Amino acid sequence: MTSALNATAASLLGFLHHGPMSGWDLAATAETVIGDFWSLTRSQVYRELASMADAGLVEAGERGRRDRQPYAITAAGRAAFAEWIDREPGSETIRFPLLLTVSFGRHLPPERLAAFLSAHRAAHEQRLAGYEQQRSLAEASGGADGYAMATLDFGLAYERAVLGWFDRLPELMPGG
Amino acid sequence: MTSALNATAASLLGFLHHGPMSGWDLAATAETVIGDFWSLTRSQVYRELASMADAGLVEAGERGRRDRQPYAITAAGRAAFAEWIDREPGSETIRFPLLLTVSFGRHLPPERLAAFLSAHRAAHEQRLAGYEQQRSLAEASGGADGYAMATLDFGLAYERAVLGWFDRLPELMPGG
DNA sequence: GGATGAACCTGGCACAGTGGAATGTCAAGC
DNA sequence: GCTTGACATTCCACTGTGCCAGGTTCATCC
Repeated sequence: MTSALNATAASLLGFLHHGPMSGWDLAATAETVIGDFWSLTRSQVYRELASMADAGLVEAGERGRRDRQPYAITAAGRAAFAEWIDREPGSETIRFPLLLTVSFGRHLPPERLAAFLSAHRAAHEQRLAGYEQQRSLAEASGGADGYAMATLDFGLAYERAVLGWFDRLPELMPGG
Repeated sequence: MTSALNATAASLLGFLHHGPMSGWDLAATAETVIGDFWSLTRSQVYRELASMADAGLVEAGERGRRDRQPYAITAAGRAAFAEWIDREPGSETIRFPLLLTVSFGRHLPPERLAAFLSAHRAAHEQRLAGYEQQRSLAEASGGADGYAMATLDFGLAYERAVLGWFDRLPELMPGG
């Protein structure tokens, strides 16, 4: 009967374990905490909150400043979350437009493709630097959450793999 | 005016450069060629074909065996594809449910989490093996397409990074 | 040759997810 | 008081997903 929570809704419930939050705050929290491997938009947050409120998994509190509408998790919400996290997680999906471009690379002048690649490489370097800084901060502050470190380490490993791939590309591709 | 093709439609046009194909063939081709980094479903293929036919980017030919409906790319279609591939590709999105589970790992008994992790590790080993086999085949048959090798190499690098992450996890997580 | 079943091929439908536009609310500074 | 901009919510058009119904061809077995 607890109609199978989706991962986005479940994550919101996860964050609400820390106390009531508004849709805005939830969206911001999600962006920083799980945004690197689970994208969601504000629209989606509000929709999930509304439908979870209907289902009794969260409760809307009094509107505060600026129409801010806090939501609190209910007992039913905790139960639904517990049920969700106990289920086998599905496998990941990646959508990588740059690989499409590479895949159809024969239809593009090599310099153009090279320009795209170098722009993306720079962006990934940036992201790696960001992750490394996060890790330094976490290690310095000592109170490192192991679970957060695990996901952060995934980000590091991923970005390093991507950069390594960029570096091998010239040998793999025509016109390299 | 050529109303900004989406990546899925553009990919279909890309495949149609090789000659007329039916929706079925396009879906199958897409699955094997770009399926690892750009998912699409048959329904979507038929819908995009219909709308591209409306827009004059493809032309439906005579129905053949088994009601098979071939589509051919038109001059306008080639132009639209050229325009699409010349645009800066967006950045990738990853949706990784397992990382959500890890992220909320405190709400799960360690053995349960460990079980999920080992199941997923096995699946990734399988995928890596598959990619390695593909590469062997491509190298053996000699006629390796550089662009295809580049995307294949990405898959290899990604899976190796993921496996490495799995192996480091015990040191990173509580109860490891 | 008729029945059976499997693979092939197209399409419809309902619903979930996405991202950006539009709108509204409030605090702070000039 | 007026503007500016951050905060907060909602709407909408489009894209993506999964499931299913229906028709076609082919091989196989009796």
